[in-house]
Amino acid sequence: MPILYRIKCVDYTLFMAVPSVPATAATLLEQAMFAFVDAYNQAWEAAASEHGLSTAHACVLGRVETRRSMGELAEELRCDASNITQIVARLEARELVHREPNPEDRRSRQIVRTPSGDELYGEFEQSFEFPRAAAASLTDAEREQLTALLQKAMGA
Amino acid sequence: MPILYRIKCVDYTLFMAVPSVPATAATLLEQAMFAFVDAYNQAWEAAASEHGLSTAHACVLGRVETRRSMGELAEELRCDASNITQIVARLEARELVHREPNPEDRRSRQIVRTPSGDELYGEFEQSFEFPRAAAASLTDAEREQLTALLQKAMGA
DNA sequence: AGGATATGCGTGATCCAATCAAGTAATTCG
DNA sequence: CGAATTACTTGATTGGATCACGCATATCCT
Repeated sequence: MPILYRIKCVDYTLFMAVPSVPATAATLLEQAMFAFVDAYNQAWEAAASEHGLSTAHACVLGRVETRRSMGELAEELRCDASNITQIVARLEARELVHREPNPEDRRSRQIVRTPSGDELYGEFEQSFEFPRAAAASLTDAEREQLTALLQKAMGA
Repeated sequence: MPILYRIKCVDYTLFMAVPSVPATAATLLEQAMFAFVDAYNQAWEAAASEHGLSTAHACVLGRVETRRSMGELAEELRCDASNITQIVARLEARELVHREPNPEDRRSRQIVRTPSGDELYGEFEQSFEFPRAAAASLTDAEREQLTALLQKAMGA
């Protein structure tokens, strides 16, 4: 199973301000969390745009590494199906994906990446170095710690 | 100084897929990082929309807790100045912010929140619980660890 | 001082993403 | 078979983002 990166509108670069408060352990952590999320979002967006992809296009292109229907895409990406129609149409116009009929349900379409879509997406992935670089800058023990702490922080 | 949350287009909810790889410590960490960033982005967006704010509006509203010029906003939010013009105009129409002349430079405008902008933004902040909740679910020692690990992972 | 240049902001055009309402075709259910 | 449901598309509309351009004000330079 692929890891699925969420990008809901990472086109923006706007910010939210949180009031200044004394630098307790909790608020220092909140600052660090924001800085991390921000860096991650920015890296993701930059990698997409380097390859002429909008964040939306990069998301869809990533999803269709394995064959998917429009409806699956819409559900996974939490957006309206007609939005997917539009995005897939643009990707198809660039010959990055292909819309195939589904023999088992003729209402449905199977979306797959074309070879050139594979290639472009591969390059895009290469240039999205942030998570790899982040992991690489830690020791093995630290990686395990960070993984556990992130999960605990999310309430997992 | 406030913490400034980046939101560049957190309107989207699309995803990027990363190829499946053996579950090494590094890739488990990459999954956890993504899950965390995703949860953070989603929470941020949900909090904004609960209060009738787009992510863009919430960002700007947050920034103008202290008086700011259009140009400062554009720079901080890494977007075109004319985008700020548009967003501030909408916030002003809702009487959440106010555009004041700058006596020291008559080309420039000072943007400030109105009382009702303060109120709305306060409520919004309350409902953006994610970072607080995340911090709260850890012990003091874990908070310090996580802060340090995030900083190290970012290469700080 | 006074003209060239730079700065701060606004306007209009255009594009993309997102949603909604409505429609078509195919499937499923009774 | 007919009604309801599902899968997707189309068209309209909104908002965010950028760009090209323009206006007013400031600054810089002899």
